[in-house]
Amino acid sequence: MIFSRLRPGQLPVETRALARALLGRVLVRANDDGVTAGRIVETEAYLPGDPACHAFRGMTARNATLFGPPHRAYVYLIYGTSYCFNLSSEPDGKGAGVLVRALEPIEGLELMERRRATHTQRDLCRGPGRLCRALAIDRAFDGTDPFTDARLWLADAGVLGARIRRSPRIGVTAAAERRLRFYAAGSPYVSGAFRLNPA
DNA sequence: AGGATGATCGTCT
DNA sequence: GACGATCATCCTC
Repeated sequence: MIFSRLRPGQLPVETRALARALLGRVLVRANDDGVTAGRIVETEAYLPGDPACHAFRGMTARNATLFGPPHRAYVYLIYGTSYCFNLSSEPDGKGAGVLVRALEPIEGLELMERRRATHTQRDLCRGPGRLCRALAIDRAFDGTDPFTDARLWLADAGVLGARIRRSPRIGVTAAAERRLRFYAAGSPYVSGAFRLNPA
Protein backbone atom coordinates (compact mmCIF):
# COMPACT_ATOMS: atom_id res chain seq x y z
CA MET A 1 0.00 0.00 0.00
CA ILE A 2 1.27 3.45 -0.97
CA PHE A 3 0.84 6.32 1.43
CA SER A 4 1.25 9.51 -0.54
CA ARG A 5 2.43 12.36 1.56
CA LEU A 6 0.08 15.18 2.45
CA ARG A 7 1.16 18.52 0.94
CA PRO A 8 1.47 21.83 2.79
CA GLY A 9 -1.80 23.66 2.39
CA GLN A 10 -3.91 20.56 2.84
CA LEU A 11 -4.15 21.20 6.57
CA PRO A 12 -5.71 24.19 8.35
CA VAL A 13 -3.65 26.26 10.76
CA GLU A 14 -6.38 27.09 13.28
CA THR A 15 -6.28 24.62 16.17
CA ARG A 16 -9.83 23.26 16.29
CA ALA A 17 -10.03 23.07 12.51
CA LEU A 18 -6.76 21.13 12.50
CA ALA A 19 -8.02 18.73 15.17
CA ARG A 20 -11.00 17.94 12.93
CA ALA A 21 -9.02 17.84 9.69
CA LEU A 22 -6.57 15.30 11.08
CA LEU A 23 -9.33 12.75 11.67
CA GLY A 24 -9.22 10.21 8.84
CA ARG A 25 -5.69 11.14 7.81
CA VAL A 26 -2.99 8.48 8.06
CA LEU A 27 0.10 8.79 10.23
CA VAL A 28 2.95 6.87 8.63
CA ARG A 29 6.24 5.82 10.23
CA ALA A 30 9.04 4.19 8.26
CA ASN A 31 12.38 2.89 9.46
CA ASP A 32 14.68 -0.08 8.87
CA ASP A 33 12.24 -2.38 10.64
CA GLY A 34 9.47 -1.57 8.19
CA VAL A 35 6.45 0.65 7.73
CA THR A 36 3.75 1.16 10.33
CA ALA A 37 0.71 3.33 9.76
CA GLY A 38 -2.69 4.08 11.21
CA ARG A 39 -5.73 6.19 10.51
CA ILE A 40 -6.24 9.00 13.02
CA VAL A 41 -9.55 8.49 14.84
CA GLU A 42 -9.16 10.72 17.89
CA THR A 43 -7.57 14.14 18.55
CA GLU A 44 -7.62 16.89 21.15
CA ALA A 45 -7.22 20.64 20.61
CA TYR A 46 -5.02 22.72 22.94
CA LEU A 47 -5.78 26.34 22.16
CA PRO A 48 -3.83 29.59 22.52
CA GLY A 49 -4.39 30.89 26.04
CA ASP A 50 -5.80 27.53 27.13
CA PRO A 51 -4.74 26.68 30.71
CA ALA A 52 -4.54 22.99 29.74
CA CYS A 53 -2.08 23.70 26.91
CA HIS A 54 1.60 23.14 27.60
CA ALA A 55 2.26 26.58 26.10
CA PHE A 56 0.07 28.34 28.69
CA ARG A 57 2.91 29.35 31.03
CA GLY A 58 5.20 30.55 28.27
CA MET A 59 7.93 29.07 26.13
CA THR A 60 10.41 26.61 27.64
CA ALA A 61 12.93 24.17 26.23
CA ARG A 62 10.31 21.42 26.21
CA ASN A 63 7.42 23.20 24.53
CA ALA A 64 9.28 25.51 22.09
CA THR A 65 7.89 23.59 19.11
CA LEU A 66 4.38 24.71 20.00
CA PHE A 67 5.44 28.32 19.49
CA GLY A 68 7.05 27.71 16.12
CA PRO A 69 5.44 27.31 12.70
CA PRO A 70 2.30 25.15 12.39
CA HIS A 71 2.27 21.42 11.58
CA ARG A 72 5.54 20.44 13.23
CA ALA A 73 5.73 17.36 15.43
CA TYR A 74 5.61 18.19 19.14
CA VAL A 75 6.63 15.11 21.12
CA TYR A 76 7.10 14.97 24.87
CA LEU A 77 7.49 12.37 27.61
CA ILE A 78 4.68 12.05 30.13
CA TYR A 79 4.83 10.27 33.51
CA GLY A 80 8.32 9.08 32.65
CA THR A 81 6.80 6.21 30.70
CA SER A 82 4.93 7.36 27.60
CA TYR A 83 5.46 9.73 24.72
CA CYS A 84 2.68 11.87 23.27
CA PHE A 85 2.58 13.01 19.62
CA ASN A 86 1.11 16.37 18.66
CA LEU A 87 1.18 18.75 15.73
CA SER A 88 1.79 22.42 16.42
CA SER A 89 -0.93 24.78 15.25
CA GLU A 90 -1.54 28.50 14.73
CA PRO A 91 0.92 30.89 13.05
CA ASP A 92 4.54 31.21 14.17
CA GLY A 93 4.69 32.87 17.57
CA LYS A 94 1.43 31.46 18.96
CA GLY A 95 1.69 28.46 21.27
CA ALA A 96 -0.93 25.81 20.52
CA GLY A 97 -1.27 22.28 19.20
CA VAL A 98 -3.30 19.14 18.56
CA LEU A 99 -2.71 15.87 20.42
CA VAL A 100 -3.22 12.68 18.42
CA ARG A 101 -4.85 10.24 20.85
CA ALA A 102 -5.64 7.12 18.82
CA LEU A 103 -5.12 5.40 15.47
CA GLU A 104 -6.84 2.60 13.66
CA PRO A 105 -3.88 0.36 12.74
CA ILE A 106 -3.75 -0.24 8.98
CA GLU A 107 -0.18 -1.18 8.10
CA GLY A 108 2.62 -3.08 9.81
CA LEU A 109 0.44 -4.74 12.43
CA GLU A 110 3.01 -7.41 13.24
CA LEU A 111 5.70 -4.81 13.82
CA MET A 112 3.32 -2.89 16.05
CA GLU A 113 2.60 -6.03 18.02
CA ARG A 114 6.29 -6.56 18.64
CA ARG A 115 6.85 -2.99 19.74
CA ARG A 116 3.79 -3.02 21.97
CA ALA A 117 4.22 -6.54 23.32
CA THR A 118 0.57 -7.36 22.79
CA HIS A 119 -1.52 -9.21 20.24
CA THR A 120 -4.66 -7.25 20.99
CA GLN A 121 -5.13 -5.40 17.72
CA ARG A 122 -7.71 -3.03 19.14
CA ASP A 123 -5.23 -1.78 21.74
CA LEU A 124 -2.17 -1.34 19.53
CA CYS A 125 -2.70 2.40 19.00
CA ARG A 126 -5.60 3.12 21.37
CA GLY A 127 -4.16 5.93 23.49
CA PRO A 128 -1.50 8.59 22.91
CA GLY A 129 1.30 6.68 24.64
CA ARG A 130 0.40 3.42 22.97
CA LEU A 131 0.43 4.82 19.44
CA CYS A 132 3.84 6.37 19.99
CA ARG A 133 5.14 3.02 21.20
CA ALA A 134 3.56 1.19 18.25
CA LEU A 135 5.09 3.64 15.75
CA ALA A 136 8.41 4.06 17.59
CA ILE A 137 7.96 7.80 18.04
CA ASP A 138 10.03 9.45 20.75
CA ARG A 139 11.39 12.83 21.73
CA ALA A 140 13.90 12.69 18.87
CA PHE A 141 10.99 13.53 16.56
CA ASP A 142 10.20 16.78 18.33
CA GLY A 143 10.35 19.64 15.84
CA THR A 144 10.33 17.49 12.73
CA ASP A 145 8.35 18.54 9.67
CA PRO A 146 5.91 15.85 8.44
CA PHE A 147 5.87 17.41 4.99
CA THR A 148 9.55 16.63 4.47
CA ASP A 149 10.74 14.09 7.06
CA ALA A 150 11.73 10.69 5.64
CA ARG A 151 10.71 8.76 8.77
CA LEU A 152 7.35 10.22 9.77
CA TRP A 153 4.66 11.81 7.66
CA LEU A 154 0.95 12.27 7.05
CA ALA A 155 -0.98 10.79 4.16
CA ASP A 156 -4.40 11.23 2.64
CA ALA A 157 -6.73 8.26 2.78
CA GLY A 158 -9.99 9.50 1.35
CA VAL A 159 -12.96 10.75 3.32
CA LEU A 160 -13.55 9.72 6.90
CA GLY A 161 -16.41 7.25 6.86
CA ALA A 162 -17.77 8.37 10.18
CA ARG A 163 -19.35 11.35 11.86
CA ILE A 164 -17.13 13.46 14.06
CA ARG A 165 -18.22 13.82 17.66
CA ARG A 166 -16.89 15.92 20.53
CA SER A 167 -16.35 15.38 24.26
CA PRO A 168 -14.31 16.88 27.09
CA ARG A 169 -10.61 16.14 26.90
CA ILE A 170 -9.30 13.10 28.71
CA GLY A 171 -6.99 13.34 31.70
CA VAL A 172 -6.87 17.13 31.88
CA THR A 173 -7.77 18.98 35.07
CA ALA A 174 -7.68 22.57 33.73
CA ALA A 175 -10.62 23.73 31.59
CA ALA A 176 -11.99 20.22 32.04
CA GLU A 177 -15.47 21.11 30.85
CA ARG A 178 -14.48 22.27 27.36
CA ARG A 179 -15.39 19.90 24.53
CA LEU A 180 -12.11 19.95 22.65
CA ARG A 181 -11.73 16.23 22.06
CA PHE A 182 -12.75 15.02 18.58
CA TYR A 183 -13.29 11.41 17.56
CA ALA A 184 -14.74 9.23 14.83
CA ALA A 185 -18.17 8.13 16.02
CA GLY A 186 -18.47 4.39 16.45
CA SER A 187 -14.80 3.57 16.01
CA PRO A 188 -13.63 0.76 18.31
CA TYR A 189 -10.10 2.19 18.11
CA VAL A 190 -10.95 5.34 20.08
CA SER A 191 -9.52 5.61 23.61
CA GLY A 192 -11.36 6.35 26.82
CA ALA A 193 -14.19 4.73 28.72
CA PHE A 194 -17.33 3.71 26.87
CA ARG A 195 -19.40 6.49 28.41
CA LEU A 196 -17.05 9.04 26.81
CA ASN A 197 -17.71 7.69 23.33
CA PRO A 198 -21.40 7.93 22.50
CA ALA A 199 -21.97 6.87 18.92
C1' DA B 1 20.43 21.00 44.53
C1' DG B 2 15.92 19.24 45.59
C1' DG B 3 10.99 18.58 45.25
C1' DA B 4 6.60 18.45 42.80
C1' DT B 5 4.27 17.38 38.72
C1' DG B 6 2.04 15.06 34.74
C1' DA B 7 -2.47 15.59 27.72
C1' DT B 8 -0.45 7.52 30.59
C1' DC B 9 -0.26 2.58 30.91
C1' DG B 10 -0.29 -1.99 32.72
C1' DT B 11 -1.53 -4.74 36.43
C1' DC B 12 -4.17 -6.08 40.16
C1' DT B 13 -8.51 -6.62 42.96
C1' DG C 1 -11.88 1.20 39.87
C1' DA C 2 -7.39 1.89 42.18
C1' DC C 3 -2.53 2.19 42.27
C1' DG C 4 2.39 2.37 41.32
C1' DA C 5 6.05 2.96 37.82
C1' DT C 6 9.31 6.29 36.21
C1' DC C 7 11.77 10.56 34.67
C1' DA C 8 12.28 14.89 32.00
C1' DT C 9 11.06 19.23 33.06
C1' DC C 10 10.15 23.27 35.67
C1' DC C 11 10.02 26.00 39.75
C1' DT C 12 11.82 27.31 44.21
C1' DC C 13 15.36 27.72 47.57
